[in-house]
Amino acid sequence: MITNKNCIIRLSRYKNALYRLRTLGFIKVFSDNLADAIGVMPSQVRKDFSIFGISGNKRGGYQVDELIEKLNNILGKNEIQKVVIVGAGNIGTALMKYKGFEKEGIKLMAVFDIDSLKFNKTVDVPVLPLEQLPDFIKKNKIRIGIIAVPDIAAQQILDSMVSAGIKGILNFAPIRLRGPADCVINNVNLELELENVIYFVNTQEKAKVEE
Amino acid sequence: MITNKNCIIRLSRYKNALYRLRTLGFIKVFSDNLADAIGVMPSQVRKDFSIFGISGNKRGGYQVDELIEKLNNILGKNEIQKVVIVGAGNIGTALMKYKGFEKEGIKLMAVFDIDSLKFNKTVDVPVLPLEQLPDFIKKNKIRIGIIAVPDIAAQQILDSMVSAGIKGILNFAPIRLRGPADCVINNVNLELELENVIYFVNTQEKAKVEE
DNA sequence: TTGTTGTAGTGAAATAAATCACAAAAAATT
DNA sequence: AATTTTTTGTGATTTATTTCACTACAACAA
Repeated sequence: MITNKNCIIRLSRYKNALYRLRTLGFIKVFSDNLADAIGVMPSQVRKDFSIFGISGNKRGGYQVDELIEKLNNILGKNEIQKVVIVGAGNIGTALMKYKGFEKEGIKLMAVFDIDSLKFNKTVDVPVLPLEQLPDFIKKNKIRIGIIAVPDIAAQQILDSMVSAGIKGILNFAPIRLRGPADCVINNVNLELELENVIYFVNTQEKAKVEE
Repeated sequence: MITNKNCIIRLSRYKNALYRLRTLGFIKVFSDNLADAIGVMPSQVRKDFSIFGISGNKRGGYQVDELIEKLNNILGKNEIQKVVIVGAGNIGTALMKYKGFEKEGIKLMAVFDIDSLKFNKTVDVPVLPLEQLPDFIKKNKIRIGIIAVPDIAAQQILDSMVSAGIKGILNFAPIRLRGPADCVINNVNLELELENVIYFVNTQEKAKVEE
């Protein structure tokens, strides 16, 4: 199935919106409810669904529960996903403490670092020495990893993760990482996101002055 | 100037790559060096530059220093950008401690929270009570804000920021926020990014089985 | 000086993504 | 039972973005 990355991101957004709509008491939704909730056109919603063979009822919209289940299925949320984090710095630690993952069926198995001061086996998510990373990945059959180390270290970490069996990486290091074709790499670059906001704010101000 | 958001993101990436190339001793670069560094086609690099009137030398490429300066200019990095964070939870705190912003000319002025246990005026970046937010924004003429509060609180925070003069927001709450047309809102949704990695890893595994 | 080579710059072409617009079906109304 | 209303599903169209492919030019070599 040929699919556009943005389309998958929208599916996640629909799913999140649906959870909220459900708590508000919605039993069924129409494409324009979802469109409004995530900020797209209703036809976009229907097209996204049609790509994945999700169908609703003419004039009846979509059943919320059913739709959530279908989306979760597509998004691979029918089973718990085990994840490791490398780097127990600011970002790594924040992610470790972050409660948002668990309720999404994402289980943080461990955090790894080189700094022995950060090791801690007594907490919920243990912080372990980096050299144990490959074995841990293999032993626990983990496929998803988060990189939250400085940019200079990132490529090396990726390489060792990949050779231990990791197939997907969420990378917070502000550098392009290279991996084999069958390894998915998503990047989150915080400075870049802020820089982007700054650019558009400046552009808008300039446009206003020139008006 | 009509511009595509991805194009601006690429400009930031070029800039980051250039800093690295400079430390490696590069004095000039060619479009294919930059293309390779950020993972796009060389023609994309040249087109991006042409949109912003950046020109190099035929056969000579681009002067690194000059190019960095031009990009910084476009990206609004010629002056320090003042930023506030709302929410001193996991993400807010990580961002507060994060050293990456400062070296990019982004100055965190303060963090705001409702929880009085978190208040702290003695540290580098003070944590202040939420009710001081509007005055602080006005007094310091701040235009950029970061929202790192739970989703239920996010829209209300946005509204108060906007009415105090904020023009651009980086939002970490996993919900669509609505603001006036002249307010830029960028979203970073960590669960969603991970979910996306998971989807593509699953899809690839399935494809392999079917092969 | 006269090729020769390599790279920028850019209009044209190709590709990808979003939106439109309308038929079909289900529900509601008369 | 017929008509109207509402909403889905999707082919066609439009719009946006990327890539191609070629010209122009600067640097270098013979």
